[in-house]
Amino acid sequence: MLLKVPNFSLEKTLSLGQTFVWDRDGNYWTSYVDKPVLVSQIDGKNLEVFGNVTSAEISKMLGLNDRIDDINAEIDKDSTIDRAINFSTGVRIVDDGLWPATLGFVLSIQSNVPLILRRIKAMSMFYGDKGETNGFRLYKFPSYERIFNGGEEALQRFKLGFRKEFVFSAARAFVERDIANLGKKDVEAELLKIKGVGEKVLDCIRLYGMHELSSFPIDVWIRRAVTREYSHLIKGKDTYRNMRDAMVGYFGRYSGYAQAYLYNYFRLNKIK
DNA sequence: CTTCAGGGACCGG
DNA sequence: CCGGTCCCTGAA
Repeated sequence: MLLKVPNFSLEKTLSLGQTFVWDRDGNYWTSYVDKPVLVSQIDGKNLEVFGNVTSAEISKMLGLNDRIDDINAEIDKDSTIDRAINFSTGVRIVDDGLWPATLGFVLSIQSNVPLILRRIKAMSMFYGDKGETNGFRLYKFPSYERIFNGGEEALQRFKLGFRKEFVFSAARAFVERDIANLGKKDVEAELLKIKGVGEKVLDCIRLYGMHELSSFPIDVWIRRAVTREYSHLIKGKDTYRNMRDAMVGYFGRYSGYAQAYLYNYFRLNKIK
């Protein structure tokens, strides 16, 4: 399948550090959550999609349905975000799905991106089914059923440290409370009951696992960006909630894109 | 070798 | 609300 997607960069989108379900393999990117998928953008324009996946499914995964020009116009409120927007041309907010985002961001606590991806890969190879598409061998994203049924002690081998009980708590919650099939409001309340899911991780799950584009999670890079450029907007102390509410109030319903652009811009340029 | 930060959260006070 | 603590890894 060939998809025409103007103003889109597969490379920028998937190497941003926002996704935990895509893995690079040469000029290709692979993913196996429900089914094996393989994509590439060799000519820098058209998107080649392999595997038993519909265009609707791949578009959802990669955020291709977002009206990016309208979004960029709406959040382009000052020179800082304007630079970040232009620097990040082609980026989309992915939708990894509820469980992958939950596992990924619980594993992200006090960790860097390569380390998180390595942990997930190790877990995929241990728990996941093998898949294949166009000659590429894939391991399925570790399911909460497998993790829960394997028991907490089995997680020891991954050296997750204090995150071990967080991961098991998350898997248990998805199994026992069927979080994947709840309504939106109930989902957030249930997610917060998981050990290892606080406000920041929840905001990440909302943005990258539920495609709630108004979400504005604040990690260390975003905190530095906000402190440098937007401190005048914050009322009161620099608490997580004060900063986030100020930024969402400022950027509005597409704050998540502003967050992704600022993260990309400050992190890649190492602006501290 | 030691020190410290990395897409924070939890617990006790 | 606040400060200390938690596990592991890799860079400095």
